[in-house]
Amino acid sequence: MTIDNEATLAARAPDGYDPSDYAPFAVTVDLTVFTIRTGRLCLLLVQRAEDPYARAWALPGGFVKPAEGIDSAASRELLEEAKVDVFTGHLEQLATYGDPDRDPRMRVVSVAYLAFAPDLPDPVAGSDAADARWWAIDDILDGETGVSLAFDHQQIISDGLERVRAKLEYTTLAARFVAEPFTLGDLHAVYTAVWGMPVRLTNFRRKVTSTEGFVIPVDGHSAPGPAGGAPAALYRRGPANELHPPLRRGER
Amino acid sequence: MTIDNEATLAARAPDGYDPSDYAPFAVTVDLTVFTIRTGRLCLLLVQRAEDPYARAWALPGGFVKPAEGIDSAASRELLEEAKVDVFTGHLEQLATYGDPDRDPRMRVVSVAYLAFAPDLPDPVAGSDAADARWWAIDDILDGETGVSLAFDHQQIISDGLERVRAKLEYTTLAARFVAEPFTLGDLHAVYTAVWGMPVRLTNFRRKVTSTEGFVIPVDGHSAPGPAGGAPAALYRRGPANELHPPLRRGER
DNA sequence: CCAAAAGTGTTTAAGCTACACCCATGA
DNA sequence: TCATGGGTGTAGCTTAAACACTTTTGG
Repeated sequence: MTIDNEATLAARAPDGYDPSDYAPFAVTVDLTVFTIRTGRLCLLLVQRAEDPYARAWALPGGFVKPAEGIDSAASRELLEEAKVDVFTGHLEQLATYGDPDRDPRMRVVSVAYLAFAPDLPDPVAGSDAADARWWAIDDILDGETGVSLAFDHQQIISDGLERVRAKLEYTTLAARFVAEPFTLGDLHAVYTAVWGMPVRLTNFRRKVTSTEGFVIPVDGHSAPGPAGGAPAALYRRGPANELHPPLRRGER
Repeated sequence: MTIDNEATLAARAPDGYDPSDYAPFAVTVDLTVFTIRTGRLCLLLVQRAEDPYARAWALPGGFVKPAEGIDSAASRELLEEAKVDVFTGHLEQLATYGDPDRDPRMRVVSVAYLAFAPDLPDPVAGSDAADARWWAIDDILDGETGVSLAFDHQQIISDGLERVRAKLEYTTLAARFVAEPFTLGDLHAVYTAVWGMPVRLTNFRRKVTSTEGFVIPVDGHSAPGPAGGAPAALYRRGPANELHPPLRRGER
């Protein structure tokens, strides 16, 4: 085999790989971090300071470091950008995006992640960002609101959103959106925010409490809201991860 | 920003990216191609000819080419290695694996895909492979059969297997495992092979035929088996992709 | 007392399970 | 006529949907 001095990778590949077969790629992680704020499903975006896509909004993320695993890179970015650790929230791989022209500068493959977090304070813009803030998902997708998105991030967000919606059906991950302890009303608000509206509260309550390990009662009661109402029982997250049978969203 | 002459990527990055932030990666696709042969769930593996892991079995796959999208690379490999086109079978992203030490030679990020195919002829080994064949999934995972797997492919296979099993519950993808036209008995055999056994045939039939768009009756009847039995009605795949409510495997 | 939110009971419809039974074919 | 596989009918159970109703709090 021949050595191509122009490519670091080729110089490092000892055997079995023909350098003419491949080019080096940059690998990044992009995060779709979802949370609920004032009853709306929100996503964390950062505003780009530099070209390409200067002033456009983009998913938080960054390069995977040379000695770092991809999942580790994602949790690092999650902690840096949203101050969320993996234990209070939830982090999973979403999909990988690698069209040759998704970044005009060079060949970049991005591994997208999906993260859920309980309500968080406003983020601070990082060094390479002009701004950072939570956007309501409706405002992002409406197009009218003036959120212009960088790269293929519109596609990633749309895939992430569909995944969140689906995950609430057959997992207990909705509980990752609320801080402990929480009421069944809080949990119900997560479903209505993520799905858009329906979900009969009365049957929802029965479903949640009858699913072993979804929520665990804790002592005490919530304070009633400003307009009154009975104090609600408090719960924390249980050990169950799956929901059998699933909680269906009203779209059939 | 400075230019690092040792890295092709860095030399190409015009703005906004600091070359000290990242290293170049090789990007590959690996395929978990599943099919049913003689009533058993099988997976396509190739035997490696070169070190590392010479003589060990590995998932078919290869490098993503410089001007090629990742999904395109996967369909190209699927066609090359298994002679399956995306239209008769099914191809979707599984997950991305990128631990720093998963390949001892260099930093490789692999995007794994999941593919389903109807029964296929025996594969032929490619140029860089010593052998290629279908393995029953039980024999691969048993450990006793002597199938030693390269890289982290044991993990990828295990993730792929779990995904196939789950997908049969809530999608109509089982029909991608059978050639058209097929009988309900053929389809039932897919479920028992993938899940391990149960599935009540009598209720299974009702579920499949009552799900709008799962299967479409075609004219004609199958020839009975060697030991007799009635001729079975024939079907082709319908347009539906999802199964609501799902077909549960007996594990609750 | 009224509005708002928490929580319970009950009726009805739908879906799934299990099992019995009949039909068509080849040996 | 028997074994084998295809296919239907039906009773009974479990679950989910819909809606009525009670309780607790703040104004």
